[in-house]
Amino acid sequence: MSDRLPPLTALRAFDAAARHMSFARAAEELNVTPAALSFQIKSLEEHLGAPLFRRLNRAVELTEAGQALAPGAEDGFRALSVAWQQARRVLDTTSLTVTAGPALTAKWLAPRLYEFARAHPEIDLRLSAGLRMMDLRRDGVDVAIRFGYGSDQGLASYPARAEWLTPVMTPDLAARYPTPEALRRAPLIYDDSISFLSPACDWPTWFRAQGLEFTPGSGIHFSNADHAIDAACTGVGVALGRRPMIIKDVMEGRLVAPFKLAIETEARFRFLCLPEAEERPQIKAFREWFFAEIEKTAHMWDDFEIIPVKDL
Amino acid sequence: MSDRLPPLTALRAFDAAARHMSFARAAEELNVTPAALSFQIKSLEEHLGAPLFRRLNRAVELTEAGQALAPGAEDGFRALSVAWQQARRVLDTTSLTVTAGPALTAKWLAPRLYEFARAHPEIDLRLSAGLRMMDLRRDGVDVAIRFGYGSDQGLASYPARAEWLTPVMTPDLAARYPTPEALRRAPLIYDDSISFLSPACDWPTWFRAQGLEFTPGSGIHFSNADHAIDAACTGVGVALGRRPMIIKDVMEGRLVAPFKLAIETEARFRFLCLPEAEERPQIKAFREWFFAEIEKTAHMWDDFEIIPVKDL
DNA sequence: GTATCACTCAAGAATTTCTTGACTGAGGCT
DNA sequence: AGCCTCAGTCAAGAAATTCTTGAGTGATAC
Repeated sequence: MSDRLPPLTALRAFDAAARHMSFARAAEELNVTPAALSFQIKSLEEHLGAPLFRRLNRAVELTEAGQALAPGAEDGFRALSVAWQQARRVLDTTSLTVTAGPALTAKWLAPRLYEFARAHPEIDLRLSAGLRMMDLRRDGVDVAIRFGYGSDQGLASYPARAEWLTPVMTPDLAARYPTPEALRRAPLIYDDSISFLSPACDWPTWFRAQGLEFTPGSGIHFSNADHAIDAACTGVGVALGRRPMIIKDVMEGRLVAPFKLAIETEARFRFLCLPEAEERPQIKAFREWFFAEIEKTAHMWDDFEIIPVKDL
Repeated sequence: MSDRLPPLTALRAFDAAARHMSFARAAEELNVTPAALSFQIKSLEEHLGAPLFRRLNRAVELTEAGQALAPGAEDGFRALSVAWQQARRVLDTTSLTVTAGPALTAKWLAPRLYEFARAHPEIDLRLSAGLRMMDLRRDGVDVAIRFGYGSDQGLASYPARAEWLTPVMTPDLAARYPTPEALRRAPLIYDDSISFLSPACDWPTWFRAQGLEFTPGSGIHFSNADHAIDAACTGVGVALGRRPMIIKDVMEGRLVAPFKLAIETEARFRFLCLPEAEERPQIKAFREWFFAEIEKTAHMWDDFEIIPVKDL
């Protein structure tokens, strides 16, 4: 009748039995004989002072106390198991889990995965795309790449340079709208995923940088930046794209960035990891590769004039 | 280097050591000698294949692997401990935890607690007021009393009769506004906690039941029903109150319900508990007392005309 | 009416876990 | 500098636990 935790082996046996609703299968799971399992359950029941299972002759059934114990026990052991795997993952120098937004994943990371795999064949890289800010310590993620102003408390944070945006479109559309003035009449694509930026970094801002008035009319809106760029690739309109999102499509000729003017926000991508994990070999390798890869294409924008939005 | 869970005793030793950041204190917590604890940690490190603590001479410090393991381990053991307490609570026939909304708790349950304690001195009743729907199985609550239309899936549900509302006020105010027509000019108190009812069960509905037009003007709004009734008690206005909320104040003369007309909603209070706990002695006792207590005062409203809102 | 299935029991074996008591090495105190 | 204390470690043996074996039980299925 103790108030503290019962013997954990017994509790574990109960968890398995409750999950399988069978002592025999639970015993199999734990690699012990049914007799041992039966004994453990019995000892747990003795600790509690009441039966946890009702023994029907061909089956077992949880008593009320058993029903109260089972879900929490399962949660608890699952938590322990996850924690143990986390610890093991730290030791694993061959795998690396990276989380990034869907757009960066689709437009920048995924196309370069092959490159990285070739440069580091020993590392097994996994991508986890999602906007939810994951808890690096609890969710088993080694690296997060996030866009924004970012406070990044408690994390090692390597900021990339400030991000800027410039109009991109198919060569066809570029021919049809050769000047910024003409562009105002083009079908415009809006990327709502960066509407949180302040000061804003949108179409009116870009035209303002050109010294042109512009009031947004109708247009196509996308909640993901990669969808906006994809739409531009199909030629339905002109998108205002961030560097990493457009680089691939520009290099491969699907899109052009004919106006050599970009507006720059203070927001940027940051490479984040746990401070104690900064020097793990696979994280260090990925970090160095990541920033080198950015530098590789930096020259492409040498002839762009970049105007900070805060000056507009 | 096994992928499955390590010996749980060792994991438990690690958890204690990580929480205290001291082997000696962890050993004390677990009632073992420091040597035993040291041995357990060492065996866990052997399982993992790497050290979990860095031994500095006067202190210990978590390694990276240790930092990865510690928070999850703590969560896990906490979950197990909570689960075990749940199981023990089921066996405890002396205590009973009831959750109800703040209004019912304040206006109906709390004033009757003494009665219940006298009728069942062996039961230790605890109230937990809050709107959040608690998970009876996980939150250690035995009984929930909730108001609404209620689907109550997976729970044993004992509905009380449909609820109705009638105007209540101090005797002073009742003298000043003797007729329903006059009441329209009285300061009215609005209880926003029942604004979710559909069809609505508010002042315009009540006046409609009287055959009177009424458009709500200004008035005092409360988000809790008990605050609305309390306000009526101070004489600042007239409230439209549900039976359980007004009964005490009406019986004790602070409020009167001079108009013998009530509007009835389909919503009602339900007494909820886990199906497997229905017959636990303290739950059964409380349930029977609860419904008997409602019946006791039913005669008070014998002369009321009750009009379902769905007929209005 | 027999076979089978799922769990139980008891005794002894195997394994884990604990204690004792001596040991180590660093920091603090005189 | 020298000594003490503190926190953790080690090794051997003791204690406790957990497991297996092999027989047993009773209800259901065929």
